[in-house]
Amino acid sequence: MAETRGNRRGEQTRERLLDAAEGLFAQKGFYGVTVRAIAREADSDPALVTYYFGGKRDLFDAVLLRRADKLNTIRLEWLEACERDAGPDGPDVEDIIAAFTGPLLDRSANGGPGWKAYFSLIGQVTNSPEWGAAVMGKYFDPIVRRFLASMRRALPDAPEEELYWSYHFLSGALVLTFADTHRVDSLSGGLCQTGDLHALHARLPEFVGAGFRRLAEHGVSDRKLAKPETKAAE
Amino acid sequence: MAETRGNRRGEQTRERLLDAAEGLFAQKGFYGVTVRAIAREADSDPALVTYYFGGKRDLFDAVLLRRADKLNTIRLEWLEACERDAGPDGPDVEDIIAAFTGPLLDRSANGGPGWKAYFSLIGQVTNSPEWGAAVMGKYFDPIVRRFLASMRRALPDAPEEELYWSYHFLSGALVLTFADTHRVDSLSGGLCQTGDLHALHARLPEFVGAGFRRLAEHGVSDRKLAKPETKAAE
DNA sequence: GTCTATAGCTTGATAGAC
DNA sequence: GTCTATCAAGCTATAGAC
Repeated sequence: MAETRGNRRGEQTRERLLDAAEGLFAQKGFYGVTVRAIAREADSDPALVTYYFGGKRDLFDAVLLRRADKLNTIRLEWLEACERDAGPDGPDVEDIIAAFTGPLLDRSANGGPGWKAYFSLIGQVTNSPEWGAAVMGKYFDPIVRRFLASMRRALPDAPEEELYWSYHFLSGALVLTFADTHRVDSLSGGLCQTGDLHALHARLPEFVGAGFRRLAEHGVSDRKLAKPETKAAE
Repeated sequence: MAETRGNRRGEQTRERLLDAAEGLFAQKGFYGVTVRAIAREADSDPALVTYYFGGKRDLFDAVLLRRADKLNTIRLEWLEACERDAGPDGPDVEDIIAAFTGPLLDRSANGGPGWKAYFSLIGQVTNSPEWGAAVMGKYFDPIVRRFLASMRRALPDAPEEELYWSYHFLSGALVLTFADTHRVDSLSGGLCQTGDLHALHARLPEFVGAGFRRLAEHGVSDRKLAKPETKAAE
């Protein structure tokens, strides 16, 4: 990442603004944070947001973009390593999932507060009707398609539809993990902790892998959406 | 819900404000919506937000609270019906999950735009560090504990820890579904659609049920969080 | 119950000195 | 590159007429 970008001091300021924005957006979302608050947190000035990025919205995009490339590079490496190291039958379902989610959990656990905040932000953006599809699609569609291709080889009899729905569930489980809301902490009385990424890395591929296999093999249930006995309140 | 609340006209205005707030908060979050916008959408007046609710934040709480009680009543009914209708061994894992998620998917699919927006809002609040644990815990902890108790009976050998983690994954998959971001639509080229709650009801209990069983029976994998070959970028 | 008017701030953005 | 000063617009909340 050694592209010469003009002045040294300016580059540092730019990065400080990105760091501050990342942390604050992760806490309160796009509208919950002011340019002034970001500048204050970065020991900088509101006018410099315009200078470096153009405006608040552009800063938001820059925050999302900054780590997306690195991330996709690493994820591709993991997926390729996973396939290279597998036997002639290819990697199994759980290994592919671990290769897809591992780099994220690893960075979130060991990458420092910036990465942690970044993933928390991703967790919120993913669940937002306003940004969700557009932002996530823009940055992460290629790696998701790569993941699904691997999965298609591991589960050759799975209907296409089931792979997409399974990915949907995987995605939800993953991003709630990132959001790091500590809900499971209080629910379990401290037995489980949202921030324990090692515990999650040991469980998420197994849990989700079992789901993928079930939908791929047994197909869909015939559960109907109707109340068991419709005499509810209202 | 026939409790006499003063004037008829006033009650209608109050409800219109709640409806408008529900829809707008679901789209852009708490900070992304102004009291003026809510009043305009409700064909009402900003001052009436203060009059009826006290302030913007109180209106937000009122929106979340309004449907929470009804919801918990119905969910409890489904869970009890599910246990009543089961054989002597009790209901199986998938039925319990369907009883837990069914009322939500049913309302989201058939309850009209208000319920749809409500669940979208829940999807965002759940993934927000600012509101997540506090709000969800306040309104939904009891029903979640009830659900976990049923699950404990269906999976008597499951370690406590695994039940909580499994619930965490279930919760993530469920709320991403509600958020209704249409991500899976574009990813699958239209083959799957976020809004197709029937498709989801037929799959989510199977997918998640397989995960619960896997963690309960086989326990945890020994996957370590470490890059397969650490020569990534940076 | 409703709405007008407005107080008192804060917002994102920018012009221009340094 | 940085920062001060400032703008117009928009914000929540409220007092008080109807």
